[in-house]
Amino acid sequence: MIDLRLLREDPDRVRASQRARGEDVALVDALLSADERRRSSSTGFDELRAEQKSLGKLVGKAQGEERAELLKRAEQLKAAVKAADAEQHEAAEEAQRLLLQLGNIVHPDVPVGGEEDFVVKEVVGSPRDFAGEGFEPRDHIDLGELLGAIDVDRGAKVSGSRFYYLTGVGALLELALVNAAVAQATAAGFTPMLTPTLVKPEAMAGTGYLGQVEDDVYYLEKDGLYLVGTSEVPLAAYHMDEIIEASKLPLRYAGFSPCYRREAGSYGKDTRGIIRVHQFDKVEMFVFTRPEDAEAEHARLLEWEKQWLTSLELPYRVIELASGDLGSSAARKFDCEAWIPTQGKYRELTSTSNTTEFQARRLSVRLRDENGTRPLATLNGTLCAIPRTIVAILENHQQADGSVRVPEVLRPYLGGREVLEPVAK
RNA sequence: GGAGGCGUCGCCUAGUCCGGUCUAUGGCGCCGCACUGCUAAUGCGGUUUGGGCUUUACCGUCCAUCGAGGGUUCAAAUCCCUCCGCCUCCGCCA
Repeated sequence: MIDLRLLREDPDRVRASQRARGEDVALVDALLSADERRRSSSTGFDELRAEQKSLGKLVGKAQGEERAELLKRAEQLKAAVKAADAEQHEAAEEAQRLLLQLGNIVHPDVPVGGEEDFVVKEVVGSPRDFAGEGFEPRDHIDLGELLGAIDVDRGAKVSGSRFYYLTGVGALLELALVNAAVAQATAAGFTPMLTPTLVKPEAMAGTGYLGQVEDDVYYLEKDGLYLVGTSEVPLAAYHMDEIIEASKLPLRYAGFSPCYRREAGSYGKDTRGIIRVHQFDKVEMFVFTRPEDAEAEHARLLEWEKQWLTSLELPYRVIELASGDLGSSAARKFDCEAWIPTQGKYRELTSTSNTTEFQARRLSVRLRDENGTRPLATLNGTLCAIPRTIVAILENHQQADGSVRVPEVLRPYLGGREVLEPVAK
């Protein structure tokens, strides 16, 4: 959520942000009047309550007739205080309800527009010329089958569409990727974390995933728990309701966990293979920092993502997403997209968002410095989303005979193996 | 799943039986000041969090906050109910 004070002082800025997101601008005025009501009802309650308290003290001391007189007055106050309290609660809840619907303030440099209006910031490496090398590249499904690495048929048999097994070298490849990614993160000063994947509604809502993307979230009704779509959720909520000494910041965590996504509304998209699946593992970077350091940290997260993709020897590009494609928590977002040869296009592999104080306000995570307490900033970035990374590695590093060259960074984690060879059927 | 115990403003803790003097006690830690060759010790003061008003800083002031939410009462840390968390024991499972 944003700061109500900002809304009061500069509502035009909030309106402009909502407009850029393609979201409801009228919400701003509804919120302004709800806030007005909240403050006046709070004042009303405070005054009545103060009177009740001082009267109560007099009652305690008074005797006889004086006491009876005071009791009569106090009795009348009782109802008024109760009504004012109810009004105050209602007004506060209404303001809060509206406030939670408001997206984060879009960063001024973000290109305005929808999904197609992203800006390419950088292109790293170049796609291989398979025609020049004299063979037609196989897609990751064919390669996965040849290598005995991916089994989508049995994934569908056991769990349904968009599920899969990683088998043999496929399973080893995931473990190697996870180890290499965690090693990079640890070297950069991140604390490795294994997180819960079932979380309470507060954690889910606090991170901003119960708004327009709620349909994409698995929910266990019997237990009132949500399955997380990313370890960003348990990492963000890790410090929920805490005040952190500013001297301890930044706190950098590298979470590894399964991620669950219903992929509602994506019927027909990426139905083949493991590009878009209901369950996958991911190494995620998450940072708590001072608001004034957030932009620099965002740049660092992007650099770590680039370092990772470069070490995997993949051709990729960096794009900045447009305002309409940000998601409610993000003020600004960059994606790294790797080249997928058989699709002839770049596909998202990693994504990093600056969520400024938006999540911290919702989760009540604050910092304390010499000037007191205030919300801090949170940021997140993918280090390695396993299935898509496997797709990119198999397709980009394949050789004419169906074998796949192992990028050097992974070899220590694959027993020194330099090539993944097709297995006999 | 069953039984019992506990939850107080960073940590520990008094208060809860018997409602008003709680504007929540004391210690530790921390911050400031004083004193002091240095350090230490000592003394004095401060130290939950959130919201409102005062210009949104300072200062001041009011309200809320004793795990959370309801209730009883003129008045609740204190009495009643529901829920949550932690601990112990029993059962079941690993």
